[in-house]
Amino acid sequence: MSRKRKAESGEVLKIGNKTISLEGYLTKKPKTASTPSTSTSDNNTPAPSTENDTTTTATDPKEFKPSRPLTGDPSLFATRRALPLYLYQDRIRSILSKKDVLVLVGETGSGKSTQVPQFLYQERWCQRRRVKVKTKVLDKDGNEVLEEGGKAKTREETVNVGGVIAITQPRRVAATTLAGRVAKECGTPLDTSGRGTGFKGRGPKGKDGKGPKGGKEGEEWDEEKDVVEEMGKNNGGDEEVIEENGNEKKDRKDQEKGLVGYSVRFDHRVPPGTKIKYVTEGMLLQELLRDPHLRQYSAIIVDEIHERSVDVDLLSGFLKQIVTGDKAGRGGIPLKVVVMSATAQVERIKKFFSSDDSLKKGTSGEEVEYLEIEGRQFPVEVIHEPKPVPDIQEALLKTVFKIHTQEPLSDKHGKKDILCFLTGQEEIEAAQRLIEEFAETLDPKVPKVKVFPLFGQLSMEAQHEAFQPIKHPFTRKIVLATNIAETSVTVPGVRYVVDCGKAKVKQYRPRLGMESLLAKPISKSSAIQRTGRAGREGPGKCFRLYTADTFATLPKTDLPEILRTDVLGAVLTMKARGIDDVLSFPLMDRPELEAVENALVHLHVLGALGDDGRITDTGRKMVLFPVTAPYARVLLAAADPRYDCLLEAIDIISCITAGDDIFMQVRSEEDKEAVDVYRKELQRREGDLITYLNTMQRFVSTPSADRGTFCKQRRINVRNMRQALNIRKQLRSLSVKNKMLAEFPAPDAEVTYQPVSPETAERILKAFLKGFAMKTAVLAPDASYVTAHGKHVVAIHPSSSLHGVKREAIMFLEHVYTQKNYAKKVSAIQAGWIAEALAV
DNA sequence: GAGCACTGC
Repeated sequence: MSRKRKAESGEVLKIGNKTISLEGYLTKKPKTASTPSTSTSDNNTPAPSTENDTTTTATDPKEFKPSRPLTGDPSLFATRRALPLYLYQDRIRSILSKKDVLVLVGETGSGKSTQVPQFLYQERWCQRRRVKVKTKVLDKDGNEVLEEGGKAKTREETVNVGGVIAITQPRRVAATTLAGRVAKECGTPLDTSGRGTGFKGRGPKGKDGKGPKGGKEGEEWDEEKDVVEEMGKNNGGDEEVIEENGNEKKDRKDQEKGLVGYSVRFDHRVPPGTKIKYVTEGMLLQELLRDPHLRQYSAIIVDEIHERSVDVDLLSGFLKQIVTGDKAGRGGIPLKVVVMSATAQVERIKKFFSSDDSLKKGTSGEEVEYLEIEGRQFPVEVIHEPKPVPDIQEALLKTVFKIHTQEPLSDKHGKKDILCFLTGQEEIEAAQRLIEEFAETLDPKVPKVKVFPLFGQLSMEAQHEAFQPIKHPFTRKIVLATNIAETSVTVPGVRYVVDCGKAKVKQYRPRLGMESLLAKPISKSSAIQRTGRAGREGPGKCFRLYTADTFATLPKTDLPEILRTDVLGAVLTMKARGIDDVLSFPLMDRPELEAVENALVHLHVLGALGDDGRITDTGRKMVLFPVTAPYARVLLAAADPRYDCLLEAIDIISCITAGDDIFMQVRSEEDKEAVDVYRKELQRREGDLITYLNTMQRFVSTPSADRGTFCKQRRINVRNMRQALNIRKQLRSLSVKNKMLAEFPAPDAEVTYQPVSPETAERILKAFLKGFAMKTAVLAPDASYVTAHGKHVVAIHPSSSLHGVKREAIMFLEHVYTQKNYAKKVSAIQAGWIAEALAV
């Protein structure tokens, strides 16, 4: 509003205080389809093959006998047969009948995530068997009971091993939607009203996978339906033993009962007879805690391993131990592992899963089979900038309008929309303004443009808009997205990609004990992934706003998450699963020694590890809660009679761990004023934690019918609030189960709202200090806050209710370096409390 | 005065 921007006539464009030369761009003749002279073909992009080209693969599938007929829903046979993977089904079966590990590389669209488990579940090795195993006798605290000689006492048991295939996914939506699709292909749909699944209260996300994230705004609040209790009761169980000669009759029986299931947090559908189970990586890690040998499974398929989450790295370590170990815990029955990746950089993975992965010996990979399958990707022409661009916004504007004026709006494959990858919200909003204002200056004969921002903090509706086909004729859609469009969501209709070559990445700095969030150059593999987004529906073009030389200097792959984050959680995960020497645990990438040492010290401070470095009772209790170690420590402290504030701590932790901030940021000034009137009522002088508590308590004491309005007035993210309620209920259940709470609290309707007293607030903050004593700062004479640990200056983040306020000392739960060294989720404390919290 | 993206019996 304040600044009037307009396009000048001629070859120069003035927008705000920016002057952009348009020389060489935006030629008035849209039809000259000459490729820009700067165009280079990118040799590093995987040679995209056309639709029906199945002959140029590394291994010729023709040398094998014809594939077996497909089973399941015949109406889907044609689609499945057309998948590149179809020709490989016998080959995959044959490999796994001999070897235990298969590494499978398949581009997007090869069908690996849906087909591989269907190829395998009827194999002989995939049947459940009864075996005798020796198990260590444990006392009630989970410690080994020793015999007189000092050896661990064992006893013989008969157990079931195998029968189920698990497929891990990094994200919930992927697990649930894949399960739905495979169930349909198998003819045993998942959504049969949950009959026979044994679960009470199916969540509202029953038909998951709609939209980028579950939940939707304005839905009615019904507390009971939000939560699935008593999860995991029906996990394939021991209700049936399939003997060795499983025959067709039995297969039919399985189908009637449900062949496919999934298990993700808050949502489990594992019908009896499930043989194919889609799970999140975190869920399988959690199962490992109960069952270190994964006895329920004949095979684990690790999908999307190239994403290299911390969870998948840990999981790979445990799987390697099972595969290369003595298998005594499984009665000698091997566990088959199929590792699936979308990129061909798998040397490391192959070596890792061999029993000897030392790089010195050249023998690695012998036990590990490797198969590469081409995807179904249309060709994408890659165009680099001839020389480095000084201003990314300017380059983006020029490129977008070059595409828009020179390329057709659609072709026989459909719409030809533009997807731009930018680093963050700020950049996206600036680009949107530029594009929209410039579009107004275009000749009326040129098609219109409609710009859609797409980033995680946007409301569901706004995100949804970017996925809808554009209604107006003669208009091109331009989506300006963050990394969210690289892996998490797929925007349909995209045939042009504009890639700025950067992304914001979080990186943990062990020396500073804090993380940074800064824009950095992406990796080659990430650039290729972005390029691929242009070729999903037809041949496309990718414009990189950097030079071919710059591309050549990019790192091959992204730094795996385990090298970028605090390994506190990873170390506790290992310790809780019996890994005493975490430094020798097999990992594809090993964090710096300093990072591991810091984590060990931190865990010791939290009381999770004893002086001998072994996990303590406190540590074992902590891992039972699906929150990070410091939060788990807070829960234990809050349950201590000294602090006695468990329910309050749960309310706060639920709000904080529900995803992004439940308080959405308000964009316009007018909205902000209106929202602040309501938000002020929630705010407390003690700071953000007590404000969250107050918000949760006000929220749950609001009648269901009014909760939508409550959220709207305060700009509370409904999706995150719903998630917070789920977490709250889960944490309450676990507290009861772990005897930290005598009984499940009364329903919220029976509790009247009462503001937290200052005394209670003090107890709550002291309980939080038990987990966060290291994250405190004291007001210095120069009015800055200086951290107690490390003596760094921190500023209170503007999103905090204590922003601009000076108090004696603060505790903060998050610590991020962006523009400045920022403290987030801040509370006012007394300096004396810090030492008190560190004392036992 | 500012916010890449995921995720957990």
